Amino acid sequence: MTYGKIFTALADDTRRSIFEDLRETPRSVSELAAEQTVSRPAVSQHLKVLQECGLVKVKPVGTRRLYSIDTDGLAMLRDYLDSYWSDVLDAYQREIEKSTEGKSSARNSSARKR
Amino acid sequence: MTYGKIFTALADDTRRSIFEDLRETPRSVSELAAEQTVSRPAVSQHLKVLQECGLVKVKPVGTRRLYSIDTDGLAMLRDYLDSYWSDVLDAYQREIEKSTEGKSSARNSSARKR
DNA sequence: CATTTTGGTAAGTCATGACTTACAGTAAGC
DNA sequence: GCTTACTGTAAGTCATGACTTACCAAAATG
Repeated sequence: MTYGKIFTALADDTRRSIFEDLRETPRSVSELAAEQTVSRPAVSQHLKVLQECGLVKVKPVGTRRLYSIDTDGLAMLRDYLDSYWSDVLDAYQREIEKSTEGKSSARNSSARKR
Repeated sequence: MTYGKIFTALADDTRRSIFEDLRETPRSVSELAAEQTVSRPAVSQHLKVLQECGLVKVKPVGTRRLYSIDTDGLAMLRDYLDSYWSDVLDAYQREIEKSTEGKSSARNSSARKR
């Protein structure tokens, strides 16, 4: 259920663009807005959404507010995907073994480099 | 850009529920619809969306159509996240080192078990 | 303290998309 | 061939949410 908010947040092009602007370094709202085609209030609204699902966090500095990536949201997303991979690979490995009964030798296609 | 379609697909609760029903084994449209609260045509429409972004694939069997997870979409999502993690962790590690200059010893918080 | 900079919020508009029911097509069973 | 599953598509409705402009609050700056 909480995954839904994260996926929804990253589904919007503008919002994902803002999020990606924070890859390198924290930025203020105005700085972020300068990179976008939409108005500054729009960026503010997007940041609110990103913050509410743990993808972004704020730190007030004077009159400015520095936004940065919150790894909590990314971690949730990563865990969701990881569990998916193991489930799917397990299940489909069984399907494959069932349908290729006795053929050649097993290929380990589930290996993941890192 | 193509990430957007994947995130959009998984943003919808019903669609994500359908997608998760395919974790264990391929299923027909009717089977999937039986698990959902919405109508069968709605499920068909959702499957179309999931298919268009590489999250699901079909295999006709008689009059039925067996849907199953397409790992292509999952792989794209995984790669997106992975690149994000490395970028973010690198960048923010530098920020941390800059602001905690000379304090105690470095903690390796970026380790990832697998 | 007045002004400026910065940014969040309110209200209203408009497009998108998640449903529904009705319909059309294709493969199996008799 | 005719009927019976099983499914995709068309058309229309309705809620959501991504924008806009206008406004308000708070910290720096002179």
